[in-house]
Amino acid sequence: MLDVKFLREELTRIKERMATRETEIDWDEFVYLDQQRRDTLARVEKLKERKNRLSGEIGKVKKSGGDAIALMREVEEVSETIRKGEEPLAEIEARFEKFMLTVPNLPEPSVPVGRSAAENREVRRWGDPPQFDFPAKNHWDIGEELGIFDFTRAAKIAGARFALYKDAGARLERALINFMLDLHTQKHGYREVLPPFLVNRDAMTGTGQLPKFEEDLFRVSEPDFFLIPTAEVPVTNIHREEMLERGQLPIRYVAYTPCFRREAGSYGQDVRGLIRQHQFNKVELVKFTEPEESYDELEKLVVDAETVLQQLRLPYRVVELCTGDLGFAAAKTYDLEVWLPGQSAYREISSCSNFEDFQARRAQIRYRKETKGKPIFVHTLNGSGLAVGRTLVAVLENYQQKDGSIVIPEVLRSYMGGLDRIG
RNA sequence: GGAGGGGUGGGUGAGCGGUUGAAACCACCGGUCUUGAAAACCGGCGUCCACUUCGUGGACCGCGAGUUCGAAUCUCGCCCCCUCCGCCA
Repeated sequence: MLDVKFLREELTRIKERMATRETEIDWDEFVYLDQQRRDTLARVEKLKERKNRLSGEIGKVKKSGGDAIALMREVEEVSETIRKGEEPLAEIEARFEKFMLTVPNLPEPSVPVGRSAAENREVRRWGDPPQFDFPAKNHWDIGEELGIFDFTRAAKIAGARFALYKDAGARLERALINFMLDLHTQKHGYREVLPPFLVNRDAMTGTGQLPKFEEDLFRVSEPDFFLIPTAEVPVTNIHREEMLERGQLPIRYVAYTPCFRREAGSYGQDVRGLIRQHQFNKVELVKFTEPEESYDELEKLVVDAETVLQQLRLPYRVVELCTGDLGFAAAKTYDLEVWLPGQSAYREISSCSNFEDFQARRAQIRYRKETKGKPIFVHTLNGSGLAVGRTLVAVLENYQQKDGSIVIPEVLRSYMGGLDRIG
């Protein structure tokens, strides 16, 4: 959520920048509701002042044994007027809040203007795509041949876009999770947390998935819960409605969780293999920082995620998202794209964003800079470190051998019981 | 699932129909004292919103309704926490 006062004061400038996101926003609605809300509020508050004053007088009169019947009748009338004014006020405030919750974050000034992913800006590349003296296979063929995936049975158990990993495949996924968690906790200074995988409506609203993107989520009714689409949701909400202590920042968490997404509207895409699943594993990095530090922390966050790929010796590139491709809550985002020989393409494996105070304002996460100072909203950031299923895909495709076997990256061998090859 | 207890400001915790936005203590900030520090003493210290020049007003004591001229205090519903019993990974 944006700051209402900021929005009011800088409306022209914000409108212009927001237009580069390629989304329609009804700014007339904002101006109307904002004005309407303030007018009505001022009127109702004046009446309440009168009512409070009269009630106080009644108290005094009664205490001194007087007759307050006339005063009481007067208050009755004022109360009636207040009731009549509060009805439209509540309606306007509800509409206003709804509006504010559906306005996306403002792109940070350095974010390049562009209409779609095609206009994202490549920042840097690392590693060279492997040269094979045989035709590179895609991961689902590799996996089926090695007997480590079983998509047919996964479909029987659950449906399309679910996976069943077996034997060395299951172990490799687990090895990747442990490797990532160990790296981030031991080398990068993150605290490991294991959060709930189901969350309530307030948590989803706090990070920005609700109210706008309910159709992307799996929902459990009775009681009302949502399956998390990313650990960002439960982990960012750890500090919802909290006043953080001075000197506590920055806070860095790493969490492994499964993630659940409806993937509505992606019917034609990535129908085969592990790339796009309803359920996948992810190791997520989440930070809470002071506003001045957040962009430095974003750069470090990207490097932390890159380190995973470098240690696995997987070629990748870093891309800066343009305004048109930016997520709803993000002010700035870098994507990491790993090279997939089976597709001869770079594919997203991590997304690292600074949300500035957008989520903190929704979730009421604040701290005091000075002991006497006003509370201020923290900045929140998060990034995949990494998407585990896609990392496994990248390992299979980049480490495939002519004979159909897979060499296990060195850093994973201790997590695989010393195994150095599958197949 | 059954029975009971409880949710108050940054923290502990009083208040249980009328200047109570809320005692007291801790923490924190300013001052006195001191060579300096500590201790002691004095003073200050919630958040959000609206209108505004200092300021004025409104709202907030888990959340939401209600009773009342007036609710942190009474009533109802919901959520959460704790204790005991039952069931259970």
